[in-house]
Amino acid sequence: MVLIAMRMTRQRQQILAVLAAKRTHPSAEEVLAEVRRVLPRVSLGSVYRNLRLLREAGLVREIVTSEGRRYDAVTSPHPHFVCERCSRVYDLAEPVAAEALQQALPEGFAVSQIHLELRGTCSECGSQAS
Amino acid sequence: MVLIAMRMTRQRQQILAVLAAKRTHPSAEEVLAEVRRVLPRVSLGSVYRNLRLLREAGLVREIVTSEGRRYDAVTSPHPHFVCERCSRVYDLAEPVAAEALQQALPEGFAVSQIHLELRGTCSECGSQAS
DNA sequence: TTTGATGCAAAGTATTTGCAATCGG
DNA sequence: CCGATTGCAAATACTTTGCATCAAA
Repeated sequence: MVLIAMRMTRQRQQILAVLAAKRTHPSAEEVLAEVRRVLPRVSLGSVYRNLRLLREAGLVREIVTSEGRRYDAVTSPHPHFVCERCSRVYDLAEPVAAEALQQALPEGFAVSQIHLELRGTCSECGSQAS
Repeated sequence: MVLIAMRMTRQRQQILAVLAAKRTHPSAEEVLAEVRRVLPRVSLGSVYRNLRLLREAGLVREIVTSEGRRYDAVTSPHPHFVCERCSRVYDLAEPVAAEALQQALPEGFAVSQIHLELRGTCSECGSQAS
């Protein structure tokens, strides 16, 4: 268990609330917009600072996609689906045998995280070609 | 088969040569440095332009990691291992059943690409904790 | 009260783009 | 030749940081 000295400011509280409520994996800008509905004076800098701190504390997960960085209230490790049309990020159930992947690695490699990202077209956008 | 009108300029040729030779998944800056050993006047803009065009033509693969974008001469789809200490990107053999993952998706989702990225510590960096 | 956190603006990175000159086919 | 491509520099993101002020505990 890791203890981190962190004041529960209203900004931080609200950022966590936004991530817990929105399950759409918002970008930093989107988090800012949501937080500002409650705390209109919040700055983008504070959002970035807090997202970083919360990530380092393990309370938030950062997902790097071709569309930029997205944030997720951490629940359990799970893969994502990124829609190439609307850029939405969906959570998927965990179909990957993490242990099997570890087995597949060469000697001397240790896995700490697995990022599985599927890309394609989501059901909202229709699965037909453009 | 997709045909793309693309002149084989010396810059483009050299970028492809660099990616084919270096199997270390260089960043755009690293590609620039390598290309300049042969063509000293190449600009960073041209490297970015070409990497994008070559990616769109399917000749180059772009890998987005927390450490930034890396480029790979496309061979076959394969997962990567990113070392969290030295940032090296390794190719892994394909242990993932792509079809199985497609099966696991909800109705209406179509997969076009799979990005599997393992993160951890590589054998060069030793697998002990820091 | 103490010190971490904030808002703001400026500074960094990373990537893209406008344009006249150049070069490949 | 003609138009795609280049080098260069300026323009855009996107993210981090310095600093005086503010507020959580």
